Amino acid sequence: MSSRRSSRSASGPTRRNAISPLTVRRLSLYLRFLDGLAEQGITTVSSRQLSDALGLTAAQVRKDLAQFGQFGRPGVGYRVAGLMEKLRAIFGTDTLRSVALVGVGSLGRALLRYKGFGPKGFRLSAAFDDAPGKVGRELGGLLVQPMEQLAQAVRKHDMRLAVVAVPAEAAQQVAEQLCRAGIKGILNFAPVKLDVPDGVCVISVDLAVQLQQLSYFVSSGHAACHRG
Amino acid sequence: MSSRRSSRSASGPTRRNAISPLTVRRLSLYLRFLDGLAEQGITTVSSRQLSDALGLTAAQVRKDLAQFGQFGRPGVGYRVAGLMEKLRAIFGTDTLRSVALVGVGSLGRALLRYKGFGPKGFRLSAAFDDAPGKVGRELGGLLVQPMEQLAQAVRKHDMRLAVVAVPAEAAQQVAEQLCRAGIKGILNFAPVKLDVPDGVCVISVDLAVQLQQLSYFVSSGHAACHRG
DNA sequence: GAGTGTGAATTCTTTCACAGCG
DNA sequence: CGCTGTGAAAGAATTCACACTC
Repeated sequence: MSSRRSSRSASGPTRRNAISPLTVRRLSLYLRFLDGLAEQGITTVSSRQLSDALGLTAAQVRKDLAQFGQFGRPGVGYRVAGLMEKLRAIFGTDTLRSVALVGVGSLGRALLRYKGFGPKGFRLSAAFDDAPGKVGRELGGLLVQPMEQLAQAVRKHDMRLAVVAVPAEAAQQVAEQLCRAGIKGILNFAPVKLDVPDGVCVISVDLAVQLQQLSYFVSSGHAACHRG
Repeated sequence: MSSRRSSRSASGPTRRNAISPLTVRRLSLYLRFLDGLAEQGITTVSSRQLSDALGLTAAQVRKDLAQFGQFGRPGVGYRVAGLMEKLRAIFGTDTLRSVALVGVGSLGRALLRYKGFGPKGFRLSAAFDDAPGKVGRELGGLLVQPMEQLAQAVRKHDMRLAVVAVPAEAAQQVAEQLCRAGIKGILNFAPVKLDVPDGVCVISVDLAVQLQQLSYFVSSGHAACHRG
């Protein structure tokens, strides 16, 4: 019984030097900050500037960035443009990625309107919902489709990622449909743990859980905490 | 210049045995799972059941739960009701918490409609936005107020937590207003790092960053990852 | 037997500190 | 000089393994 501990990551074929999840999170933040620098026309940045801006240590920034080759130039710092390019390649967002959205309730609709995905290389390219009142409506330039058209749309847009914004009760079933359709990564907003086959990756964002954690740090006199 | 490294957490007055952030996250998930058990009328649970359900190890669950006294009974497990009570106390949500919402764009409105906060002990009790078209409107039973009424509302509802759902450009300024009004914890959805005084805690959820991380795990052949 | 609590061992992260390049 | 890259040291978090309780 029980499929537990299947997350041994099957360290199968040529796993390239895996970057740790914690590091990946920071890399995202570096990229976000570099975006800002690039807009201001700044072309070079030091580990110290990065660490100050993000609340880390300079050594940590250097360790993170050193993981994929020599990028910095001693005495100068890192080239903003080159670093951004490299980071995008690591994230696989150097080319635009189509993402499926399942669930067009209030959260789903808010995500459709969200302006922040485009600049990061993502586009919500298809929306799905099975509720009778919703199928066929047009939202944010997308026609809401029934779930049965999922597999076809995944192929058409070559989608690997999906966002789940359905109620908790429906989430596990939706996740299974997504996996069958060939989706490899799920960003899950439903407050349940999703069970998915090996090879599929899930990141869950439970809004209430975030508030709860915040509440802990505040209640228990933790002077400060920064996450994200 | 630069206020860096201010996160030294000023380990001031009687910091009780601080629980690590990673542990806090897991405690949230335990509580969420216990909610489900309680609904099903299950009164007792073992570390093994918890770990299987959440993709952890049994030892880790026991370590986490042992941090605050002896709760489990050997040969039996943990009492669901007692554990829930204890966890809620730790999170400071044994009593209902009022939360301020700033920004009633599409995300803010989605949060107002979100059903998941109530059962966790949170209530969005006041909504703020300075956009002319929004002030005075009623959304989800709340009147949208101008920011200048923030301080007063914070006092009235004894609010310590706030949700920031405004555009990136406005976020830092809003954060400062919140801190001045006495808010101690901010759940931030704007894609910027917020600088806040010592004693205020920030948790940021950047939706695009989450997608980016997911994209990394998928692109780089990571067999599985689970977060949340 | 089933299941907790916990020291000891292990593994993962972060920080330090310094050699060496531009 | 200023700043990177990196081994070595320190610090956390996780896992192991087992005594002990119901």
